[in-house]
Amino acid sequence: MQLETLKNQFESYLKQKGCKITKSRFDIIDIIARYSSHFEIEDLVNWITQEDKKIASRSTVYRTVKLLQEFGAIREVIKLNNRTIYEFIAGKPHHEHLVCIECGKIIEFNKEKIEELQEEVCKEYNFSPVNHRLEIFGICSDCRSKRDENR
Amino acid sequence: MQLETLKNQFESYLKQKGCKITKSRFDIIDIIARYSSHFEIEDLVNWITQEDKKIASRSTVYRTVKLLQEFGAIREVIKLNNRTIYEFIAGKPHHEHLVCIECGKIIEFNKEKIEELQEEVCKEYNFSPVNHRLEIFGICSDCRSKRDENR
DNA sequence: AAGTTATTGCAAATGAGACTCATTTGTTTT
DNA sequence: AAAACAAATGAGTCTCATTTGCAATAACTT
Repeated sequence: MQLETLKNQFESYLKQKGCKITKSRFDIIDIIARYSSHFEIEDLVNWITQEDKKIASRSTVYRTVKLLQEFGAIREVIKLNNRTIYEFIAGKPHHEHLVCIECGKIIEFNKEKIEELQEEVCKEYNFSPVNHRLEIFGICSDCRSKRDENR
Repeated sequence: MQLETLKNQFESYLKQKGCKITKSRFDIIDIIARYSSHFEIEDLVNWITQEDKKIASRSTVYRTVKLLQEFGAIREVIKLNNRTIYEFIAGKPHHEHLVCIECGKIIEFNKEKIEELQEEVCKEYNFSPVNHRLEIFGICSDCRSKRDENR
């Protein structure tokens, strides 16, 4: 299972950084993998308190999310109204998001051509990209239909 | 001067919305126009407290920023580490941003083709876009040179 | 196993932004 | 132009997400 691979890589990452290998850190990865691929920290905390065993406190969750982000297992994909939505990457190909401002639905898409054009732009400005985020906010087809019905 | 045009349009907007034409609101536009095209609300508050005349309180700044955003004179362009950077649009053509994570420099760019591809994606998913934001985070050429020097 | 160092949990601190409410100001009516 | 009404303002309070300090604990090192 590739989750194990991810954990092994994370372990190496931690060691090389001089960090310790703790149970909390790996349990949190499990929780993220078990639940949804898009989540907010508050969700994580809720899932964790649902589970019986004491996995980690809120502070640890925050600290671990930061670590996992540096490591590259998760990334911030949506920033809207002081909320941050993370995504568990786990080998998924890169993609961007459509966000429905009515129902909150998130649609993933990938346009290779957009990625290429971004590369081009970076070259033009002699800029070394580390990561990027494209969010398109709007109304999804379901919500639009519902709106139209109510006329 | 096009700033006047903007103000006139904003005035119409306010009237049509049943809002009042107040000095604060127009003074805040002046401040934004006078200082930088990219700013955070805290900057605005600082600039305002620097000026002698009492222009507006922190609350009014927050409220006016919201209004100007609805109106379309400014937009949220960068969301990074719980900070929100706004941009004064004032008739500028649409563009996206490269953000240096080292020095904070912001480079604007426009790639018409990227916009077109986004339109395409939205059509595919039958999604009605309202707005979008593309942020590319990385290291600018200046910061990279500095890094290289220190070797 | 003892010693060192990072991590954890808790509680308290922080910071952006929204909210409350008494007072002021802009607008409309008479 | 004064009165009447509604919206805007300022100052402070409140909320909520996130960060931090610290004492206790767990993970590595030798």
